[in-house]
Amino acid sequence: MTATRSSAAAAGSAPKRGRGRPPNSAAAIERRRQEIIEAAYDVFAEQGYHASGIADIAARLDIGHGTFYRYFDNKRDILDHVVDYGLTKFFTAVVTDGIALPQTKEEFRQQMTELGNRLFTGVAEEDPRLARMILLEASSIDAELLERILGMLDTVGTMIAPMLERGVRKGFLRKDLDVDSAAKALTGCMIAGLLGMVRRPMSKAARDRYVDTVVSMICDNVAPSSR
Amino acid sequence: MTATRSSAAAAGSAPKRGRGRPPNSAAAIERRRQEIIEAAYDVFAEQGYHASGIADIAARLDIGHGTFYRYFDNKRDILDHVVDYGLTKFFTAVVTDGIALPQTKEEFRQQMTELGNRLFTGVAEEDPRLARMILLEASSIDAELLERILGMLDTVGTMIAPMLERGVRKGFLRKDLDVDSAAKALTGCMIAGLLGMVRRPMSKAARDRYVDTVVSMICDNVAPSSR
Amino acid sequence: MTATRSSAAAAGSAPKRGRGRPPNSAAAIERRRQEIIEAAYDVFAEQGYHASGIADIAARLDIGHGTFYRYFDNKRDILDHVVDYGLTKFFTAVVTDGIALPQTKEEFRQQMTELGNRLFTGVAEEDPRLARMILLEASSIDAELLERILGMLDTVGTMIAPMLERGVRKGFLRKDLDVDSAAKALTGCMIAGLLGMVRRPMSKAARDRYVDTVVSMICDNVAPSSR
Amino acid sequence: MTATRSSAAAAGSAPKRGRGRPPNSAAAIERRRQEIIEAAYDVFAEQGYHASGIADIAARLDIGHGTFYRYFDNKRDILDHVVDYGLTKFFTAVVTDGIALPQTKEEFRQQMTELGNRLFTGVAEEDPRLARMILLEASSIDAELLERILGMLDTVGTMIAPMLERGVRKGFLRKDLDVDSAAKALTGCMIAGLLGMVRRPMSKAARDRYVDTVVSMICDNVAPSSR
DNA sequence: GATGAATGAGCATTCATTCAT
DNA sequence: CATGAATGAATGCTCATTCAT
Repeated sequence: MTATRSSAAAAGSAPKRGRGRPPNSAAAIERRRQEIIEAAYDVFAEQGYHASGIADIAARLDIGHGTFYRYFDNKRDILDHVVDYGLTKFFTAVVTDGIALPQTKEEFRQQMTELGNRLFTGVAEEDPRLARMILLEASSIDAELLERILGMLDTVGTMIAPMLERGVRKGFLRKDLDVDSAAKALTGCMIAGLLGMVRRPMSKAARDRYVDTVVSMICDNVAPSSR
Repeated sequence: MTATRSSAAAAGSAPKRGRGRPPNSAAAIERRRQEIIEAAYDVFAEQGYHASGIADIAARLDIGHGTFYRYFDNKRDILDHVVDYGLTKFFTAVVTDGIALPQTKEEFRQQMTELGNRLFTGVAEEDPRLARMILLEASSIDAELLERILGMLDTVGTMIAPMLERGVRKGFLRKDLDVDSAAKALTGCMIAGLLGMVRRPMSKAARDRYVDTVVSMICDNVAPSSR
Repeated sequence: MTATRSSAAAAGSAPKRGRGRPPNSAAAIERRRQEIIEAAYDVFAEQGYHASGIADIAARLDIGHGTFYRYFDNKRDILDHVVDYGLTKFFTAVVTDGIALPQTKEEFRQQMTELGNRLFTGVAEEDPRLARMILLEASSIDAELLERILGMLDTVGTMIAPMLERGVRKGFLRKDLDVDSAAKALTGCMIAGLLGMVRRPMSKAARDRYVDTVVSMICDNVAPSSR
Repeated sequence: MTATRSSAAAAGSAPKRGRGRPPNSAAAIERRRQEIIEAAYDVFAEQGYHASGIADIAARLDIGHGTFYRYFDNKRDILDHVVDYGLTKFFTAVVTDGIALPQTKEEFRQQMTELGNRLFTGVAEEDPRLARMILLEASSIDAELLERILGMLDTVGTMIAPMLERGVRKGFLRKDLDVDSAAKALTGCMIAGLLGMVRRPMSKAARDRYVDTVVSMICDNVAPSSR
């Protein structure tokens, strides 16, 4: 889902180099690109996109600011890549490859808890600026990026829904749960948790309590969905 | 909680220049200020803060843009007021004056539902741009405003918590509910709902389903919070 | 023929000013515009378009360079106006309102001579940079301006042709003169004369000799147009 | 007259490194230089000097743009060579080695006609961009190049004058013709013809008509030069 | 009070040129 | 020799803010 709107990249498909020596290996170029993305991420996270100049990014890497333009088309361009980078970080923290399908209610609960812990611990420990960068900064640049972030949030819901769906089918959750609403609510709980960490770090204990509470709100919800 | 960080005005004491030429009564001045705030709100909501110029705001009111500066110190200044204005809109939609304290579990549930309905319907019908303006736009201007928005979210939690607290005391909610975590989770559910409306309007039915689901997650949560 | 691709101008057609006092009179604005055009003309004539910065133009008038942009959209924009200005200068020098139609061969010759004198004397005395500005500088900016200048040269031919035409009809010129070719040739003679003055001023005597020679080439050309 | 303001090269003495590795023979170097000049000519003719980048020239030859600087000092430098190249093209089209001195008025006329035909046909068929490149583009770069182009035009006049001079002496042209003025006028006729071809190609018929008209203006001009 | 003309700090971007490989 | 990555001077343009009228 992190569409890679690359631009400066795409490399020359046809090497077609008659004379001379191969230029800086494609790998080196990619490395440099990555460095710039990370520097931009840092700068944007610290000062915000609008308050940051290309010069700031270049200065952080101690390169000429003209060099920036060898790797990215313009200021807006790199933001897409920074967002990619952030989203990758985010999803890497959460997604596990082999998620065993839970067979018991208890396993289901543990899996939800595990997911929550992974999420908050991952973001908290690796990069507390992430939430701010993605949720707040990126979403206010232009319509396209706003759409992208909101779409990503929906995607999160879309990933949660099937899990809940299965929970319902397996009888772990009440039969008449509105899965989509619940998925959206869980997404909201995630957002609230992440935003909380933007202000000040959240202790492990607090994180655990929060995750438990949220998990319980889903797993121990016994009533039919409404009157 | 909508601290009025006014600046140019502050109104303070009434000038009260006895007779003579009507001194552009303080009321008139306040009215003009309000007009500008609303125009700014519209402009910012449509194009975003950074993409908007003072000239855009002035043009919308058909006043000279120099006039703007007679009412507000600078661009950043009015943003505070716009946020005030937005927050007031927001809280006005939700808060009721006389909330009868619920005496039964059912009343409690109805009150929660009522609150949710009021919130989503109010925002959806009166101003769908509100969520974007407050949650996304304002939070990315500078540290101060970020702090303010996040603080506001905490405040929402702080307002929810006592209600839950009472629910616990009264036995409407399970005894060992972590009230603060639950309040934060509810705040997140609110955010998710509002953000959803930024992308596209939400039908009344969908809103009802969402509110019911969230209310149920709180009210029908029976398990002790965890191991 | 000096199409006025105005831009910043066009003024506000609808005054529609409720409050306040009338802004700087439209006349004052036009005067300032004109000042800028003349300053730009000077600067471009001295350093060439590409070597000139907006700052140079502004500095010459001792105004902030931001002011420039209140009157013209961008650097390219003003060039159109500078060219207009130059062309107006040019045609003003040459065109007379009441040109009595020559009735005798002698009158015809005198009229041609008069025209030539007016042209060269006018340009030589009023602004020797004119030829360079229009003929050389403007024509090398972009395709549009090139087209415009070449079109203008054709227009000159188009203005000369009817005069020759009449000369033929009246019997002042030989019957089988190719009027269009002759008009183009005369345009060329004009260009050569003007370009000559770019390098160094041309004495009155030299100008007279040149005009006489060219006029003679047309008026005393007796042969049938070809083999 | 095409002063070779070469710079990077100058070739000078043949390196003549006896045996050993073929030292990229001076000839090969010269060939490469020529390739670059021609590529630059094409690029400049298509986009204009200022709109062209060194990279464009290099790309056209599929060489690295750093290579450019091994053959020419800088962008301005190659322009001189491009102009040389263009002027050579131009004079090659016109100048014939053995111009038999005309012995009769008729021969004189034919020679003039021949010259005109050669000029216009040559330029029209070989390179219609030539006129634009030399006359318009090159003349607007800087004072030096302007001087050079204008000097070249004077040179053309200087080459024509002796022919006319002889025509006068031989009695082919009227005794009191102002040879210098006539030469300048002819130069102008040439310019007008060439500029005309910049806008749109000129048919063979039109060219013939034009040449005939101009030749006639010179050869059939019977009047004493002035009152 | 209202106005908008004037201002210039600030910044993104381009591209000729250099030089290590 | 060839190369292209790196560089930064140079510049067009925007827009918040001031202030004379």
